[in-house]
Amino acid sequence: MVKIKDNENIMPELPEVETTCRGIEPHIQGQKIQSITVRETRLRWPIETKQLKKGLLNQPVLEVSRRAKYILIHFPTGTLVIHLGMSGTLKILKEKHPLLKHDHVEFVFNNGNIMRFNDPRRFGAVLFTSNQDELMQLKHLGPEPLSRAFSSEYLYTKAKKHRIAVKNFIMDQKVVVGVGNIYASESLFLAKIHPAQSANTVSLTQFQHLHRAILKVLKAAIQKGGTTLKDFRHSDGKPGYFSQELTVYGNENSPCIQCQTPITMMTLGQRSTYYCPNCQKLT
DNA sequence: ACTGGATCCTGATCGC
DNA sequence: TGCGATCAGGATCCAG
Repeated sequence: MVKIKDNENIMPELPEVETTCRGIEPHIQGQKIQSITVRETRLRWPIETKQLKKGLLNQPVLEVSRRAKYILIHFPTGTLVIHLGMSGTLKILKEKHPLLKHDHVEFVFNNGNIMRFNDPRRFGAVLFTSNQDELMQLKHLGPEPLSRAFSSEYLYTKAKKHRIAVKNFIMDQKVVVGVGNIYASESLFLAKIHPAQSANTVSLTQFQHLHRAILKVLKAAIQKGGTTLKDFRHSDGKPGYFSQELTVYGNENSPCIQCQTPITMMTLGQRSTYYCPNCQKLT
């Protein structure tokens, strides 16, 4: 049984990133970066400290947005791109606090606010680009799940070329962004599709169910983040899901909420995958 | 053109 | 009690 502690140690999936964006924006918008301190450069990609300072010092934040699971902080000179990876957090402090272990990067704004990036596993990233459209990490991403470009027809057409398991298919960032391991299992359960079914054998009807399920799961989680958003100030922002709301993920051997059949765990693409063998049959 | 596997990392947990 | 082994996961990279 995988344990996901309520409201802590949250793995950032798209809704968590969305909540972080909304949480930090009001504290930094319009503010200029006064100083940047990089204490650890070894993240997913090495931090280029000089480039970061050259591009960002004394520049005002225009706005904060999100693309896939990347947080985009826009400046007149370019974009600060932050990925939380597996274990990253981005927090706003109103005053100086003692440094925590894994506080790798710190931005100080001219209103005194401090933005700290903390990431124990260092799967995250902090990048600066003067041209967002050219950034390798953003260039080949698929559509946003909450955009019109993401539809059942799109999935059906795209899947024709792919024989991989449908779960791996929807987790592929070139297919659609922001569907992580947890929400992939949850969505497939809602859509009653076996996670190992080959993507190219999934019918249009099944993709309609899956499309609807992904939206439902993501929107519910974003709303949940939204409800904790009012508490997102200083360092106490802890948006996220609660383990009791996950219907299959982490629930191996627990009865399916639909039919009481024990939930099964299998490995797909090196990732743990949970499903109900009765509700989700190969077709 | 696709696909599966290796890879980065630390903290929590487990077995001895 | 303490230690080493194992596992978890996002997303890219690479070989077949």
